[in-house]
Amino acid sequence: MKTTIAEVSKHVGEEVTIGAWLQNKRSSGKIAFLQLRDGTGFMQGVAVKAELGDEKFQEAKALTQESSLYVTGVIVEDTRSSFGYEMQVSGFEIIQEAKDYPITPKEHGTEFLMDHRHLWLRSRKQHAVMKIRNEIIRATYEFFNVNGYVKIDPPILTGSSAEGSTELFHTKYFDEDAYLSQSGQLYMEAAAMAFGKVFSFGPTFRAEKSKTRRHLIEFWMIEPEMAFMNHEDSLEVQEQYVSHVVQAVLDNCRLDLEALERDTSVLEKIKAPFPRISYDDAVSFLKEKGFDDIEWGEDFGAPHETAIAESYDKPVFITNYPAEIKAFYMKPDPDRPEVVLCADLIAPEGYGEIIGGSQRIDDLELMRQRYEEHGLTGDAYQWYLQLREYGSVPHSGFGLGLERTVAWLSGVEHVRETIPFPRLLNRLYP
RNA sequence: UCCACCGUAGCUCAGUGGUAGAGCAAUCGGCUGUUAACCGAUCGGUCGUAGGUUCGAAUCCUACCGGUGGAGCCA
Repeated sequence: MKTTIAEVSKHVGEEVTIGAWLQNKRSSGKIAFLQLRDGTGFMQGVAVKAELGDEKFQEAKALTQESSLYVTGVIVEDTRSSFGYEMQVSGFEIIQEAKDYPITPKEHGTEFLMDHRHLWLRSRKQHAVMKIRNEIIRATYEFFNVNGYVKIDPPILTGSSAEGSTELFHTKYFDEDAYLSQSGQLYMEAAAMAFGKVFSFGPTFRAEKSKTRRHLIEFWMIEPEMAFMNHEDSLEVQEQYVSHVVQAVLDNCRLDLEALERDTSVLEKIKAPFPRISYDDAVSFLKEKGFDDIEWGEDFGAPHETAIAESYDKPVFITNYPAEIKAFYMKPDPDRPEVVLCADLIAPEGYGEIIGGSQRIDDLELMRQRYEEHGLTGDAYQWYLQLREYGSVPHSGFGLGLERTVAWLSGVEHVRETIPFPRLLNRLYP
């Protein structure tokens, strides 16, 4: 019967057929080890000359890397691999013979691997990272569905920008100008006024010439928005959400974390509540640490964030930044209007900011004023201002960067490995 | 955009003024428990491009192109 590698534990002692690719092989005069992968998993097949016969054994020894096969054999338990099972091959049929597969078993450089991303995705570690990405997405839907959120899809083509700061991708929309979305937030605020608690999951685009391990031109964000929730309520949602996702990955991606040699003991500690440090205290902390390149009122750079995060073994919220350096829609602290009710969540181990969130301004006049201070005039924002006109309520929301979260949980160095086909400063291919 | 470093065989790299090298891959052979298997042999080159210095340049100089890491900006 036909099955998959993910299902073989249900077929111990039975003869099954699996459609697979040959990832690698090792052979001697009378035995050959076939490293098989079928998309659902990775397993070894053992081909013995005495059982296959001379002719078929010679054919097995001549199999090339990434040839596609139907392999038949009996599944046996095998304690020598972490997978726990292997197949005693009784026969196989070649579907297609692959010649000169470019990604050989030895090491390769970044440029070569990125040029062959469509093939690189087949390798064990890349497969593991994508499975972890998938689990984070699954656990995200689970968390928000269980907690009564409605999934809402904001548009990708927009006539205006959410924050007015970052560089947008420009395109034509018939006779008008349009931009690719850099955030769905403003639309999610509208959705929260209609559905209470909502979340979005979709791609965002930023035409910035960023060239670091934490930046992609096209990346995916999860953006929840909650009516009747203040900043503190939002922080609790954030820490519970992140804890839920981490636990789901630990529970459901054991083999993938193992393949990536991820130290899971540091992930086991990620449980709510998370520590909080105010912007004020963070500036003092950095000065004590010897940073002389930061003054109150300036934004933190990557080295500052890392220095702060290093003091904790959980993600840390940096709260209440100066209003000057944050987006126009963030609500000022009533007791201290020079700072806003916001927080960035900084992941441990130098993975940087994974969440940015805030309570939003709900007062029409203040919003209008902020709006003009930022020079954001025009019709495009009229609908956004109108949300404050008809039953405005306190509300908060945040955005989590999926790829940075995948990088953190997987333990990979660079976000380009956390998305199937990364769009980078100099890369639109494959 | 700025700073630093790198472009040599299909891949990863060594060679720093005097005959172009290794490992892996590929091809052939050997090996019954391999884990990037191992052992022997064979095959493999416009040294990123253009100009310059020199008796002689992969090697030194200039420009350009491409890449890697970092900064700023951000998730």
